[in-house]
Amino acid sequence: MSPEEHPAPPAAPGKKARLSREIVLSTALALVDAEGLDALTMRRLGQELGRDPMSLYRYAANRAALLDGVSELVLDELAIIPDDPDWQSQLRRIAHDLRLLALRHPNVVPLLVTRPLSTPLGLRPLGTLRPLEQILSLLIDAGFAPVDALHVYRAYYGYLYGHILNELQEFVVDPEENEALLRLGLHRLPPKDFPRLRALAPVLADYDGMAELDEGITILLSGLAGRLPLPDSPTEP
Amino acid sequence: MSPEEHPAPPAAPGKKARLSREIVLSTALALVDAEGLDALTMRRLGQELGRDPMSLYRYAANRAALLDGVSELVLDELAIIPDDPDWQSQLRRIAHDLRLLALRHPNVVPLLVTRPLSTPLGLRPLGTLRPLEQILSLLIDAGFAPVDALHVYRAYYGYLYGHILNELQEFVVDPEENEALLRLGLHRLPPKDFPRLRALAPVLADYDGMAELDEGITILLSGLAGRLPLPDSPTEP
DNA sequence: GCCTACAGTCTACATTGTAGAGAAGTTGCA
DNA sequence: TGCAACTTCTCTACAATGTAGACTGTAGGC
Repeated sequence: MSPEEHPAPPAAPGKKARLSREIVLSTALALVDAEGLDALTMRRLGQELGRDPMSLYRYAANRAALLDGVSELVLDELAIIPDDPDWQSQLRRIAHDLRLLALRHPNVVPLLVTRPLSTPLGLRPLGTLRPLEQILSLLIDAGFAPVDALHVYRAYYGYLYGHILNELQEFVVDPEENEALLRLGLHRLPPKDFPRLRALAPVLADYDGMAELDEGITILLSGLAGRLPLPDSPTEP
Repeated sequence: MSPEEHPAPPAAPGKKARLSREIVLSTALALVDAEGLDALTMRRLGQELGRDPMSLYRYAANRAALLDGVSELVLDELAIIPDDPDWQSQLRRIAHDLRLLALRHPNVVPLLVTRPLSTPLGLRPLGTLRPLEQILSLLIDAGFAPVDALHVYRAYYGYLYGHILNELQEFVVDPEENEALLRLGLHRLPPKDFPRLRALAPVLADYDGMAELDEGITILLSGLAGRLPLPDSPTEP
């Protein structure tokens, strides 16, 4: 109880500002970005914030809710602004945006992909549902019947998420020595069982995710456009 | 130390058979199928097998390796037999098979999707890489250049995984009262912010995953076929 | 018989999420 | 100002988890 006891309230003046959900979540996101999902423990996050771990429970009901909050925060970075009248180019732009978002927060992608699996659609964090609503709206405004809009959305988002997963899987290694490491990893495979994969090692090494995504989107969108009744498809004569 | 002490070696004769990796993994899979990923703890699995939890470490280096083993076991259920000469219908069949596999083991899907994200391609369990190799082989045999085969594979598997994630997300609720529950969940959404989604509630409720997958695959494959140089595409004149 | 290898067990510990009671700080009202 | 209600944060405690390390039993080879 001596006066020397208190850690340093005047020494670190900014530290003791009141917590808020935004502060908690963004610190959590920073931690996940920097050190991965496993590093995000209540204790560690508390320490990061200079607070007792228990104080976090005022801003997230439990750890799962905290993870949901982080996904929501990340998805909020995806701005969907309907400025382009052409729905295809809109969807294309959003796809590239989402791809970049995923590359910016690769450690969060598992959350984006798996958290919804354990939560019924209607009960998800609103931020998670917003892109769905916005894209539906975009498509309906472009002239699609609501049911068809849903079809397009599903095919589109399905491919998009799949591509992102694909791309992230190929970049767990340092891009600098990507090729060497890849070869090394693949070298472990028995040549008898994996001839094709081994032969493709150099091709696997230089992967242009953006081009690959763009091509897939083109195929899918023009395929969808040709199959559905819609007002006007600018890219098809 | 009395003779009555020993539990019951003759009473339960089958119980004390020697453990094996297969037994451990298949019990683990059964547990995950029945009660979800969280139920798969070392202690619980040990109990399920009538063994000390520590004995499991002889068959899997740690819990992560156990999870990898479970994914591998599931993927082994996917038989890729190149009987059909038409690559498109082959890929279509595989897609449906994988979809059914996912519906059979929905709790394992998060593993299939996220474990690879933390393991460099070359270091994954072999069982996980086998489908990749086989599909490459199938495409190359069908006449694709290896590089193009990789393109096709990526677009195809990307869409396929995306679709599976999509579909599983819509079926967390009991299909019996699917519609009611969905409406209930969606009812929580603020009408101002989510008009489209709410209006689509009835359509969301009856979702034909198989048809949706098939249509997407058709679009994607015929798009790919039209874009790449390949020997013969039976469905295109 | 004894020796070695291996399967399985026991004990122990650090780390995790989180319940529950309380302290400290803030705000509203007399 | 003083007091009371409320919010925010902290402390202590506990059960559950993964897993290291030493130990025990059992099977086969000499």
